[in-house]
Amino acid sequence: MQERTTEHSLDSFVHHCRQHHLKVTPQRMAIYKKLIQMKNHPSADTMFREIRKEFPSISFDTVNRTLITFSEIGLIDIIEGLANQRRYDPNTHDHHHFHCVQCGAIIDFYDDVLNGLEIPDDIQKRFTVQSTRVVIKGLCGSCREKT
Amino acid sequence: MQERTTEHSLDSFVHHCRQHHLKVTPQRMAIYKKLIQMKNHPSADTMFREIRKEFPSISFDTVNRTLITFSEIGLIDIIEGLANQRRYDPNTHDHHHFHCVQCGAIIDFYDDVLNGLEIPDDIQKRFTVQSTRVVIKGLCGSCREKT
DNA sequence: CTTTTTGCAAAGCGTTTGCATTGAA
DNA sequence: TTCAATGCAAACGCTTTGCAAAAAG
Repeated sequence: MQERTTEHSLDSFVHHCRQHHLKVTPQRMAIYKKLIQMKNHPSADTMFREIRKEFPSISFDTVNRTLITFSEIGLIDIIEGLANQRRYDPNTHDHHHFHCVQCGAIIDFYDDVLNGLEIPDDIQKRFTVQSTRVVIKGLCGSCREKT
Repeated sequence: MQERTTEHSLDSFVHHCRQHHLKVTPQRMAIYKKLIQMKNHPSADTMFREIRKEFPSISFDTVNRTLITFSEIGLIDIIEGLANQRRYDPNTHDHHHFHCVQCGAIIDFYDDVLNGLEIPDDIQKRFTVQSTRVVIKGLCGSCREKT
């Protein structure tokens, strides 16, 4: 499942770029190629260190901006993390989150079915589970109106 | 449900502090009191601005460290956000995340049942949904062994 | 040729640290 | 009276910005 994707992905990568009027530069190729090999949700800095091994002249800045660009055209995802900027939640009841990708709002919602979600056995064995939450991403009411 | 909690929570807050050998200072009281009123997952900076209105001599630093302390004793939660430090995900297949609260690792997992989760009607109406993900928090294998 | 993109350097923003002072227990 | 908590200031890490040079289409 992983093997067959690399070459194919490079094709579709070029396609994707063209569709969004992005120029296909060696830097972008290198970044994308490395990215799809990474199995651990790298930060910009991690990517930079990796890519520099094969592309010593590349700048951190290009890596960083390219990743942002890629996520803007939906080629990759920015994933939820626990790091900076931290946000705190005093709500200790079981609840779930809606994230607005536009304005960054995080909105609580409640749902009994989602509260009772079954965690895969696999996960229970490998890890010590402390909490489970459903995170939905999209546009909140006011951001939807603005488009 | 919200009304009846405030007074009660202040009691249990003091309790919670004593249990963890934390001194009950005016600053901590003010921070906790404000925090449970906030409905929007504030950042440290947001909290600082709010609390300063009623407690002008408080420092940002105290607010920031107090929030960290509160989350360490489980009084509040640090929630997943999309901000700094950003991490990127080239995996565009349907998948879910396990977050290690100790080392910050984010581990993919796959589960067909979770993929097919039903989103509450309420949410579908209020927002434009782009993606749904289950986020499980806990300790990963290697962090569990270290304790 | 035109328009992006790159690389660099500086600035910005949020968090963390060390230390002397203050205050809760 | 003791030890934790506070406030301050400096340091740190990651991200963002502006601009001139380079390169893709």
